Amino acid sequence: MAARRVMASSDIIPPLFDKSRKEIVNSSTIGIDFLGNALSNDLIYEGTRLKWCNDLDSLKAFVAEVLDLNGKWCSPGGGSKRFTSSNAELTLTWYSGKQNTLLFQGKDGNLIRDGCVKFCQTRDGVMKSSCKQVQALSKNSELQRDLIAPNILESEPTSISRPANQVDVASQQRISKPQIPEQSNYKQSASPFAAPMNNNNSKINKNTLMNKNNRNGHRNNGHHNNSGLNQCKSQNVSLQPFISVPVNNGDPESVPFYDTNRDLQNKALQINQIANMPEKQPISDWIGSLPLIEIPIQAKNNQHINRNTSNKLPFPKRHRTKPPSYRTGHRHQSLEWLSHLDIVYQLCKRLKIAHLNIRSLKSNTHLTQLRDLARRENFDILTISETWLNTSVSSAEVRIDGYNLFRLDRLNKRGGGVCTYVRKELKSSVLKSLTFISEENFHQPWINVQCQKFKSLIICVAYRPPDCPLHCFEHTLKPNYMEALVLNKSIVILGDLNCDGLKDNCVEYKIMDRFLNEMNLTQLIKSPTRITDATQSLLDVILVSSKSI
DNA sequence: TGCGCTGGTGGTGTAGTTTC
DNA sequence: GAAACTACACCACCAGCGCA
Repeated sequence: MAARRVMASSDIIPPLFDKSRKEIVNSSTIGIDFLGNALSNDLIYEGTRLKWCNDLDSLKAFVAEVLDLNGKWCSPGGGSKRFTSSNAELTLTWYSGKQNTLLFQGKDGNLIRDGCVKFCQTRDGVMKSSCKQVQALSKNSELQRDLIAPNILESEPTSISRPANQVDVASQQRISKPQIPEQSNYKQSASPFAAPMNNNNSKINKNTLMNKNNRNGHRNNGHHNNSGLNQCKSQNVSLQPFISVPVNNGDPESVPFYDTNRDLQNKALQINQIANMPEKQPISDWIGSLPLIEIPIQAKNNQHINRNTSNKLPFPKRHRTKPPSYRTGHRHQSLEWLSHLDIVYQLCKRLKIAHLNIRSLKSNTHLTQLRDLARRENFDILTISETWLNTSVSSAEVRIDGYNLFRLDRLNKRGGGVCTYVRKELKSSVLKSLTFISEENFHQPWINVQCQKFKSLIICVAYRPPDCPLHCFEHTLKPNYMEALVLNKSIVILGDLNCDGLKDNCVEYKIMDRFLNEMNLTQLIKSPTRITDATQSLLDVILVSSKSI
């Protein structure tokens, strides 16, 4: 693995948000700075349209290198490619084909578009001017032998490693310098947007080579074809610049509690923290390391469901020709299908609480049905395990109107994750000192729920992955439970412990049972939570500290 | 522990629809 | 009519789960 350079603040702070850079964007000198980058020669301003006249790889390189934007590329279809920036309010759409139209949208998109237009106009003006002057100069026989005029003046925008107007510095110095005095700026910085580059533009070479390799290699699909993202990774640019905070898994107190309402106030601090991360620290320790996010839910209409992606079908449309078999024995069924099996709930004397192993909240179908379920059953608290959420999914996307959401995402690998929906009328807060994911991936967010009418209680959503060692009961859950007991409140632990409560002779059951007895916890669920033709199991549990609950 | 199965994810291209 | 946009089918990869 290549050594990673020390993170610098320039990696984190989006250039477009920087005031000084905005001024540069607005200045007319932008084009001159761009001239240093041969990639930008593919950018054309024709009529009222910006166009990109090369392939997608070069456009990606342009966006990453010249515009210095981080983000995600997707292919919405119709030959179009869309880039959504993560460090600017920008969406870029490229319609490849006859027109090669390049569409900038968003606040920063308009700004960048203006800059690109100015660049094109400036570049074309300079090139015209250069043409005339060199034509005149070329009449001078003394100079003719030193010139490689065609390379300069009709510069095919194909030279990646060498700027179009610096084809041969030694031989062209006499000509290019007087005509383009700003050219010297390029030697210091290729672009006002771009990360610092060395003099021979090696960064561009590296990316170009990588892109070529992509083209020549076998077809990249899915996770391997996001070259924009890969480029970011390869260049050690933070993918989640605003939400990355170092995490100390060993110390629960150090788990950051994150309130997105205070994002802006905390950004500078976080940026400094990231910038100071030691070079050798594993990337997983700091990229997107925000295990806990609290979002005050704002009631808005659900805009994440496609207009044609209604919930009429019991399974995602994409599979309608090959629907997921509602075969028995598998846990991937829709919520409707499993609503009578997978949902374990206890109608307490005061609060209606439910737990659900959802196996992906990313699925629109699951999410829609979960919302329907919450609305229909009117739960006060709804706990979810196996959300499979990560930092790519915002809390707003998985909100349920009327509920506050507390989520604890697994970050070091896919899957896992738990979250809790608490009715807004209930005052709820996270017990930060108890909430964390252990090294063995045992999840346990602890939430205090209070209500004037109801007796307050503590909710814990426990999720033990199948590969999580059984000693986590003793080493991970027990200490936190003991600490929660000190608060002298009723405690409810809901979740998927992956211990079959029906197999009282297996070791998992014995260990869990011993833990329950020792902690004086009562398991309320007695009937199987998953039933197939061949098997029955009781994996989802509700444990209470007091039988009076 | 390894294998097979499965759904999620995100890529591609095609075709249809809407907008200007 | 072209551009812009959307929906869809198909494909490959990945990770989790069940099972032998």
